[in-house]
Amino acid sequence: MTSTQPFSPAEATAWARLVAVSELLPTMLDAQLLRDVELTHFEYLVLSVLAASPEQTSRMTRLASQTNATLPRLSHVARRLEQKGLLERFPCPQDKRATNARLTAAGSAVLEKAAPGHVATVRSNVLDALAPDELAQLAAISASILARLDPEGRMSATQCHAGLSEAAASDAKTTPDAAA
Amino acid sequence: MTSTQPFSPAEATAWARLVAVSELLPTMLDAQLLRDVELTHFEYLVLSVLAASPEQTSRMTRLASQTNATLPRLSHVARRLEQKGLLERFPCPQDKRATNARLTAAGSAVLEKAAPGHVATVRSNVLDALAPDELAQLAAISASILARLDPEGRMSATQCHAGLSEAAASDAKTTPDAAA
DNA sequence: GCGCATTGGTTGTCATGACAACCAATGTCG
DNA sequence: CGACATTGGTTGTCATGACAACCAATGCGC
Repeated sequence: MTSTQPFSPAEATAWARLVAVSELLPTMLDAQLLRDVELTHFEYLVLSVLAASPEQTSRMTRLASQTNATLPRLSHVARRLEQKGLLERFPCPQDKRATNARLTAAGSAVLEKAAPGHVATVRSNVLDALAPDELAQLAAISASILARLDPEGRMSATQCHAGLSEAAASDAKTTPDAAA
Repeated sequence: MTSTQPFSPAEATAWARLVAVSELLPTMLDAQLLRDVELTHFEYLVLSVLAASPEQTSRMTRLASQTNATLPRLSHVARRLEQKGLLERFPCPQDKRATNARLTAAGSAVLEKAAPGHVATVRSNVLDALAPDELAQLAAISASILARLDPEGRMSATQCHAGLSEAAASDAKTTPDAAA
């Protein structure tokens, strides 16, 4: 059973640093993207995931999972992005309860414009700081923590970061979730 | 020089998981503390750092550094905590520009009440998921990333997490920062 | 084919974070 | 000692996240 005893020095150190990282990292990501393309990191993530989806389209619920977000949060953000013309929403033909979100041409353009700066920021602030074996350790450790934070795996953090890995931005010409 | 080429699969995986963790972790911490003691994780951190400070007192600027926060942010939070009676602010005698924040008895009480649940949450969601060597890896990796995110080391994340490690909550009877 | 629980989304309200503007006190240079 | 830059904090404004309430569509039981 989990104890409530104070942390050991090793635990306290690791925990304090992790807290600091998860405080500073989102701030830095938001700052860079807001400065360069007036987009939140979360908004950027939403667009990225869409870009890597079949037909650049995804249902709100699935999109929420893939971006580690709640549905209300995604709904608000989708409205803003829609007002900016970066994505469009339309009812899902197969399930009239559902809504599909699709990336627009303008959205693709913004994404292309934003990607280099974002990637550079991530590299210079995070990836470049790590040796190859540390990269693997980070992936493993994060996976273990995620298994606790999200036992059901609702948040598909296990998957690749859409639009950012080499494989993305290519084909993918199957139907969206018509079969769902 | 940092490249803007897309991430390799290994990079994309590690990055996606880190993003997911830094999205989900703060949410979980806030949820638990708000539910149990009506405190934000950041508020809890502020009180914890104060508890471990000499005379349970610290200057606003230093407190901001120790909690990875900007001064305006701390200022707002300090006001709220003061209204709740958990801390008090008073002008620093040595430097009339400066303000000292001091933990009140009520603040100590809340902290004591909150600590077990918070520690248990951190253990069950994070620390328990890691093997001893992973704990050390996490500390090292986080330190490397922090060195990039905060080159000047303004945020004292290197230090122990006040009030949570065994050493804290004890003596510390030197004067605050009178000598500063 | 009529209730009722469930799923899928949206909206409203409130609290919080970022950023800029501002004020007060200090130090410094001539 | 008088202008100016710097340090230390606070306040105002605006955008964003959490949570609860709500509505629409579906499916299930009988």
